[in-house]
Order: sequence, then structure tokens, then C-alpha cells
Amino acid sequence: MTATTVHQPTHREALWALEDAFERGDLITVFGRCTVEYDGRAASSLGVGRRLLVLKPDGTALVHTDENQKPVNWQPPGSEHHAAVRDGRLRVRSVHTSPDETLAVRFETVEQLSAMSVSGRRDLSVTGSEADLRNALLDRPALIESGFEPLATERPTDAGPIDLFGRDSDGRPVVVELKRRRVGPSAASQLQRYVAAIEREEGDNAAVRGILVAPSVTDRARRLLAEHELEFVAVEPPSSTGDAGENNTLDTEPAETNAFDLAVDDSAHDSAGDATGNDESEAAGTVPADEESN
Amino acid sequence: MTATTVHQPTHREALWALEDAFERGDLITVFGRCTVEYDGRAASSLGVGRRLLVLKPDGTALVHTDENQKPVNWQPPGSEHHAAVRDGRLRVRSVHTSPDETLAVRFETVEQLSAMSVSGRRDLSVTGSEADLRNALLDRPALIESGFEPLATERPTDAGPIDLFGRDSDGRPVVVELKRRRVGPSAASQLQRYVAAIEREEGDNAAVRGILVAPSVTDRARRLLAEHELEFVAVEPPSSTGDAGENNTLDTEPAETNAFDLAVDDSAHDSAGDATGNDESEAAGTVPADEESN
DNA sequence: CGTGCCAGGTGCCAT
DNA sequence: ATGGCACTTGGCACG
Repeated sequence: MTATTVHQPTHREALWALEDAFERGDLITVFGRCTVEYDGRAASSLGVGRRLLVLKPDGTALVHTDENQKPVNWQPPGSEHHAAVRDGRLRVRSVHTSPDETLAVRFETVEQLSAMSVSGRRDLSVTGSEADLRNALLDRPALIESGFEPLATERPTDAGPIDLFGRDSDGRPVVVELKRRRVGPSAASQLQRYVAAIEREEGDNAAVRGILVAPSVTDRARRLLAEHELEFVAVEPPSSTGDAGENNTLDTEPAETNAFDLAVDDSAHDSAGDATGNDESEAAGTVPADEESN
Repeated sequence: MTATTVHQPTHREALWALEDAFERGDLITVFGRCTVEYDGRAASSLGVGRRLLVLKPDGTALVHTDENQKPVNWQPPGSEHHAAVRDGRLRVRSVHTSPDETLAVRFETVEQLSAMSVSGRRDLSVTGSEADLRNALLDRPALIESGFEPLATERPTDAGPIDLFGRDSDGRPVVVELKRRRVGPSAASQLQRYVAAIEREEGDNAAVRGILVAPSVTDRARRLLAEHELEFVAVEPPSSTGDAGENNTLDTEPAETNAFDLAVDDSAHDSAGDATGNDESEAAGTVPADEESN
């Protein structure tokens, strides 16, 4: 069986199920009336209510209610889950170190507890990202400006990495900042920082141009750009919905996905549970394990 | 019963359970092997794998795997959930409009499906926010500088609202930007924008000071501050562990948030209940009207 | 409903 | 580890 569930368990039965699930490294969901306390980067307290608790084998904890996409409370990956029965009530604590933070869920009643082995495949490919936009523009630099010649991406500067750096047809340095969404003032500031950094690098006489590339720009940002004599070029966001896309069937390789409609088709591109003697049993589960990713 | 579960249901049984759950406005969890497709603000595709699907009565959909805090795929609140059996397989689509986006989950096998009535109480209060920091500084302006006199918070300017505005003991205008965490270059830029905006307002002769208040600052940001003659004041964030005031005891409200049921009658195709003879049954659930919040 | 900005942002990848 | 930044950012408050 790949998924086990206990209904209306006693708090102690729930604890046993949790211990087993921790042992197996399962994904766990617990539903019941509970209160939640968090203390760490901030502090919060949640009164009693019916909620869904999700415990992942990587140490993640999520407390979900009725609505909203984000959990009302949570604990980041790398935490260690502890379960115990105290005063006859199931209590789940999820503890993280560095930064130190703790999530404590105290159950009044446990309606249901499920454990399932989830071999999550995360071979997700997303098109329409900023990287896609950059690649599209590298393919067709004229979309930015006729005669524009890209020289580098992520070019490092004093002020951070420049999305796209190149020269115009007159040989003047051009700093290009890419945004996949409508931009506000902060993007203008960011571009300004980069332009200033390049000007410092190249010398005072250098006339460095700055171009913000995005689908659109707010009024305020447009004014800021004008103030600093920076430019704006509009590019459309990814089409996706427009035509019969059916673009991505991914397997191993990111297959040519037409990311931006303007740009033709190019792609982008445990624990141990030891009973502590008294009326306090405990179980813990986690996965710290650093794996070299990439 | 407040939580119902079906184990290893047939795809059609799962559909029935979904229909009932939609009807009741339940929080739903589905576990099984599935593929996921998303198309909207971006586009993505997820190969087959064992995952947990959470459907909320407010239209939220979450696809969770084994690890990570964020779902691998999701749909924001306000979407409409549709369920159908197609080619003998359970298929859940969650559709959002404006922005248009669709999440489609196709199940190979359904291991388990649970529905639970969740009275979500979101009576959460968090301490340690930027607002907390601001209030603390309003209480003790000397923490910023001896003689500093706060005049306004969220003071509007051309460049956006200033966290805290006041005057120093010499009567010079002071722009204060608050950050609850260690700050990078963007905060320095932000402060610089605000200072420039106030200088434009007050006239050229105005010597406007800018103070960045945060626990600490990165080297690069410190350099940027120096360049623009901006200042930095280190202030520790409020210690959550110290006093942590037991803030919220909120009133008990039944909270009639049954979302699905009321909304759905307008849907064109709604063949619920009896066997639809064919291999295509469908159910839909969504969010209701907005209730006056606050 | 768009605009702007904070967030316990999260996640990713660089140094 | 820290830093810098993108993100289907999410969420809220305000014009």
C-alpha cells in the first residue's frame, strides 16, 4: 500500500502513525482542530481552527486553511519534525536552526492522518522566463535596436550583474536590463546603478546608454528613466495562450519551445523515536542531507 | 463526519467524490500518479510522478511533491476547479481568468482522495514586521538620532511613499527608510530615490538627509550609501522571543465560508449526479462572491 | 481593477 | 555560508 490513512484516531494512535511515516520518509497530511505557534524570524500565534498540516520528508511543514495559496504558517525545508503526545494531545513541532525558528502545532482533535510515499519528479520546465526573453533577444538583437550588438550576458559590475551588455551601431556601450513583467521604479533604479557602474569603469568620457526592456512601464518609472536619460523598449510577454501552443512535451531535453511570440521559435530557451518514559512519547523525522545539486 | 476519504477509488468514483466535495465547499486532497500542465503567465509541463494535489474552495490549487515549501505547480485563488473523467482517467482542470491561466492535472492512478470541511480561521498576528519596527522608532525617535523628530509615516512623494519622514535637531528634512533585515544595494537605491524626490519638492537649496535603518548592511550597499552621502543606522529588529505579546484572542465566529456551492449555477455545462452514460462526466466548483472583508 | 511595495517571502546560483 | 536577484512571486493597501 502506498498510502495509509487513519480516521478519527486517538492522539496516541496518530503519534504511532506519525512515527511510522517519519520512518518511511513519507509525505504526511494531518487534518484536525489545532492551534499554531510560530517563533523565529518573526512570531505569530493562531487560534484554534480546523486546518490541514502537511509534513514533508525534507523538513518542510505547511499549515493550510480554507483559503489562500500560501500557508498561514510554515516551516522551511531542513527543519526537523518532532511529534509527541502531551496532556493527551498530539503535538507536532518543527524546528529549524540557522535561522532559529520553531513551528508548534497542538491538536485538539485529529480527524484524519495520511501518509504516502511521494517520489516527486521535479523535472519541470518553464517557458516565458526572463532567461527565455534574453535568449530571444540574443537571437534577434534588432528587436532592441537596429545595429545593436550583444557582447555579454550577466556581465559583472560593481553594482551587480548586467542582464545584457553590448554596443550600438556607433560603438557606444549599452546596458540592457530585462524584465518579463511591467516594471516599476525599482527597475529604473537598477538600470541606473548599472549604467553608473559602467561609466565608472569606462571613464568619464564614456557615454553609456541604458535600455530597459519589458512589456510595459509605469508612469512613475517612465519619468525616472527620462530623468536619467535612460531608454525603454517594449517587448511582448510570452504568448502561450494565444495559439494552439502544445509546445512542451518535455523529457530529457528542453525541446524547442517558442517562448516569446515576437521571437520566432527559439528556445531557451529520521530519525528516531525513543519513548521518553512518561506520558511523553516522541518521534522525529527529517532530512538534512545536503546533496550537491547540479 | 467532517472528513471523508476514499482509497484506491476508480477514476469515476474519484469524480463522484470530487463532485460531492465541490458541492460542500470542502478542502480536498488527492494523491496519485499524475502529469501536470500549466499555461498562463508562463507555461510549464511536469512529467508523471506521485504527487499531492490540494484543492481549496476558494479556487486555489496546489501540486506538492516530496520536497520544497512551494508547490511545483499551482493556481491562484479565484480559479474554478473542474473535474472530469476522460479516457477513463480522472482529470482536474483549474481555470483562472485575468490573467488567463490554466492548470491541468491528469491522473494515471488515484491512490486516495480526501475531503474535509475546514473552518479556516486566519486570525494570525505577526510581530517583527516592518510596521513593528516603525512603531518602535516612533516611540523612541532617539534610536535613530538624538533630536530627530518624526513628522509623518508613509509620506507620499513622486518616487513613492517614504517609510518615515521627519526633521533633525537642525531642522533639516530627514528621509528614513526602514528594513527589517540586512539590506543590499536596492535599499540604498530606494532611499536615494526618495531623497531626490524630497529635494525636488523642497527646492534646490534644501539639504535633505537620508538615513537607512536596518539591522545591518552589505558592503556594496554601504559603498552606494557613501557615494550618495546617505547614512546608515543599525537597529536590531524587535526580539520576538522577549515579550511576544499574546496578542490575539478573537471572537468566535462560525464563519460561514461555504464557497463552492453558491456560485456555480451559472455554469453552462453542469451534468452532475446520475451516470452520464458517456465517458465524460464533469463537475465544477469555485469561489463565490466576495464578501465584505473588513 | 491597476500600482506599488512588504514578505517569516522562496528558490537559484554566484562568490 | 553570504550575496544578489528572479519569481506563474503572493498578499495587502490604496487611488
